[in-house]
Amino acid sequence: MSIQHALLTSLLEKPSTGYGLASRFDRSIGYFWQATHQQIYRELRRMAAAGWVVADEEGQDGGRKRKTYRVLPAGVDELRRWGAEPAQTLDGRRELLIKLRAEAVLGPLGARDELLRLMVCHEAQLETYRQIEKRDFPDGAMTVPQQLQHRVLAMGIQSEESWLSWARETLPVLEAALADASGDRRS
Amino acid sequence: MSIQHALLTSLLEKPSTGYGLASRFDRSIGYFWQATHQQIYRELRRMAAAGWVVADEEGQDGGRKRKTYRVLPAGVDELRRWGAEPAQTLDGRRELLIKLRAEAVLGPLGARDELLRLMVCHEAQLETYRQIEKRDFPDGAMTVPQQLQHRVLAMGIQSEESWLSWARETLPVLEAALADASGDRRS
DNA sequence: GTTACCATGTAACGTGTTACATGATTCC
DNA sequence: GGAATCATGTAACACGTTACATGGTAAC
Repeated sequence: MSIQHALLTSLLEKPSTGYGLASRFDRSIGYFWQATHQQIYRELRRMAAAGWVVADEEGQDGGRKRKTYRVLPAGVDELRRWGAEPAQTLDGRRELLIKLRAEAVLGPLGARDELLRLMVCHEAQLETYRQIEKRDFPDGAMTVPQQLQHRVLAMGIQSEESWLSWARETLPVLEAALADASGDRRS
Repeated sequence: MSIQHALLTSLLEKPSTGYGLASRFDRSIGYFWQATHQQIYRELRRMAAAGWVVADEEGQDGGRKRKTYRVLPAGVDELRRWGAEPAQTLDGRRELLIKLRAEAVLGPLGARDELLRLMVCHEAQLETYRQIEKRDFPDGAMTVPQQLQHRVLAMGIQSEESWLSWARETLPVLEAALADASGDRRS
C-alpha cells in the first residue's frame, strides 16, 4: 500500500493535480514504479478521506473541478511513521527508494537502518544463489540446455550483486544526511 | 498471464502436484517469481479446463484426491506459440527468463529475437536515464537532498547496465542453442 | 495420539489494468 | 470550429494475497 507514500512524497515536493502527478511520476519515482491515472485518483480520494491531503478546488460550480492536492500535517506524520517502520517484506527495494526521496524532502526517517537490514537479506540471498550455482552447475562442459538454465540463475546472482553494489554506494550518502541533520540540531 | 507458461515449463521438466510445483517454484523460476499455492491451483484448474494439462488422479473415491498434472500436446503448442510471440510490454524481462527455461526443455522458440528486442529497449532507456543525469545532476557540489535524489536515479541506471551486461553474456548461449538445433536437423 | 508435513480447496478482499466516457482549456 | 492536451471519473475485470478450512500420510 505504499503507493500512497510515493504520492505523499511527490506532493510534498510540489502540490499537484492527479493528472500532474501521473505525468511527473514518469520522470522521478517512475524510474522504477509505474502507476496508472486510475490508481492515482483512487489513492488521492482515499488519502483525502483519511485527512492526509486536501484538494483545493478551483473553477466554476457545476462542472467537474480541477483539484490541486497538498499534504496536510497528518500526511506528514504518516510519512514519518512509515519511514521509521521496518519493511515487512523481504523485497522492500522499491519502498526503500521512496524512503530515500522522502528523506530528501523531510530529513532523516530511518532509511539508513532499512538499507542495512536489506543489505543483510540480499547478501544472504546472494550466498544462497552461489551455493546453488556451485551445486548444480559445476565447472566444465555443460550442455546447451544446462547453459540456458545457468543463465537464469546468473540473472538472480547478477541482480543481487548489482543491488548490493548500489547499496554500498548509497550508504555514505545516508550517513551524510544523518550527520547533516544532527549538525543542524546543534547549530 | 504468463504464470501459466511458467507452470507449463515447470511441468514439462517434471509432472507434479500443485503442492510440488509450489515447492519447486522456490528453487528455479522462484529466483525471480513467487507464486502462492492459491495462484498455482487456480491456474492449474484453468489450464486443465483449456486442455493444456491433465490431472492423473490417484487415491480412493470420496476424499480429496492427489492430482499429478502433466502437459498435453495442446499445452506444448501453446508454449511454442507464446515463445514465438514478441512481448507486448516493455518489461518482458521476467517473461524472457521463462522463455529461456522453456527453450531448455523444448528447443529454440525465438528467445534470441526477443532478447535482441529487449536489448534495444533497455539501451534506449539507459540513454534516457543518462541524459536526465547529465541535465539534473551536473558534476560538482550537490546538497545532501540532491545526492539522495541522485541515488534513486543511479538505481535505475545501474539496473539497466546490469541487465544489459547479463543480456550480452546470454546472447551467445542462445546462438549456440540455435546452432545446435540446426545441427540436429542436418544430421 | 499428536506433531509435522503433504495436499487441496473456498471465500473475501485489495490492487492493478483496460475500456469507456466526459468536460475544460489552449492553440491553430 | 477543430485538434491536442489537460483533467477527472465510472465500471468491469484480472491478478495477487490472506484467512480459513479440510483431510491424508508418515514419524515419534
